[in-house]
Amino acid sequence: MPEKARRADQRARRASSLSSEPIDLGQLPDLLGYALRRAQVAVFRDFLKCFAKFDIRPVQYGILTVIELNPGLKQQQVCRALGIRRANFVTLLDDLERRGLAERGPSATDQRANALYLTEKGKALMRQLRKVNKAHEDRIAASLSPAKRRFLIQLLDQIELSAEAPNE
Amino acid sequence: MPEKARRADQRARRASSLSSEPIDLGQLPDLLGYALRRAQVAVFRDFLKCFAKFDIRPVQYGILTVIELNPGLKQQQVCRALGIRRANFVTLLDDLERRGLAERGPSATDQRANALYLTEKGKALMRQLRKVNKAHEDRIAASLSPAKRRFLIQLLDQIELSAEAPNE
DNA sequence: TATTGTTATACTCTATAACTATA
DNA sequence: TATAGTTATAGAGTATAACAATA
Repeated sequence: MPEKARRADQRARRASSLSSEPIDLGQLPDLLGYALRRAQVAVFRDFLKCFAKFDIRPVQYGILTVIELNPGLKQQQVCRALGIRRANFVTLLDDLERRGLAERGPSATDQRANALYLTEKGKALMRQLRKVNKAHEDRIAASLSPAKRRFLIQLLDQIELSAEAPNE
Repeated sequence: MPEKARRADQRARRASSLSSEPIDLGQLPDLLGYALRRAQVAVFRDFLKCFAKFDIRPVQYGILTVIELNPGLKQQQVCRALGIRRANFVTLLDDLERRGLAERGPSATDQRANALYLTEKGKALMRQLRKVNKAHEDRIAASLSPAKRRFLIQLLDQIELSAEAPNE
């Protein structure tokens, strides 16, 4: 049945294409990385469309969420939690601060570190964003039962742990 | 049980961190986009490590596969099959051609188009890459039973179809 | 008019090295 | 010595606009 399902899937892809020629993707549709990549790109595309009028990207939503739930966190802690490099985080936070959504404050215990907080404007935006995210999440999970959706996330976590860990 | 599983997962993430403070990720671990992104990044990192000595990235493996299985295809057809923009494909193909792995030939039916083929060197490389890919795939799927792995891919395909389709 | 390949361009993501000021 | 934040930089992914040649 799995091989049969694969063929059916390939037929579906062909049918949705504008091309008249059938294109053989070989093993690609059976590879986890291929399926993961395509699904992730599709979901992010949907996310960007839903959040377009707020000019918020997935990584920004993640940062705002972590700062809101953990006020006073250091930049490095946010970076570790979300898998962002320290160097790349600076520009991301600069942007959120410039837009008046988040702010760097002094740390009580470490003069090198910044303590991060959401502004009132940032908290107000998050109340809106959570609703938008709910609509987005419901749409991309529309074809999945709640049980399947939870199972999918569980499988994805297993995959993440099986693969290689980053360096830093 | 799902809520319980989520908490256990968050504890696991904390334990693997170097930080002593527990960081609340809120709903993030329950979002498909978040889990998808993290899994995809981890899998690609593993892929890059496995293919490093061949200097092959996932998109290049996909292009070589499609050209090998469908000799004579036009650039636009490869682009549609793999979700690559025409403009971005030019540089990718330039590189493969410069390395002597693929080549642009004249199309018998359309003088605007290029017919794409693998060189003998490209075919020989693919014989090696398929073995490397098998090892890579086995590793990232090590924690999954064959049935779970197939089910995961099926769910990912559903997700892809539920999300928004691209413009072009 | 539409399509194919191409060039130019821009923005984001990912990554490394190196600097400064603190610890 | 090590860590926190920063700057500079580079490569890769993604995207749009516009052009010449051809359909």
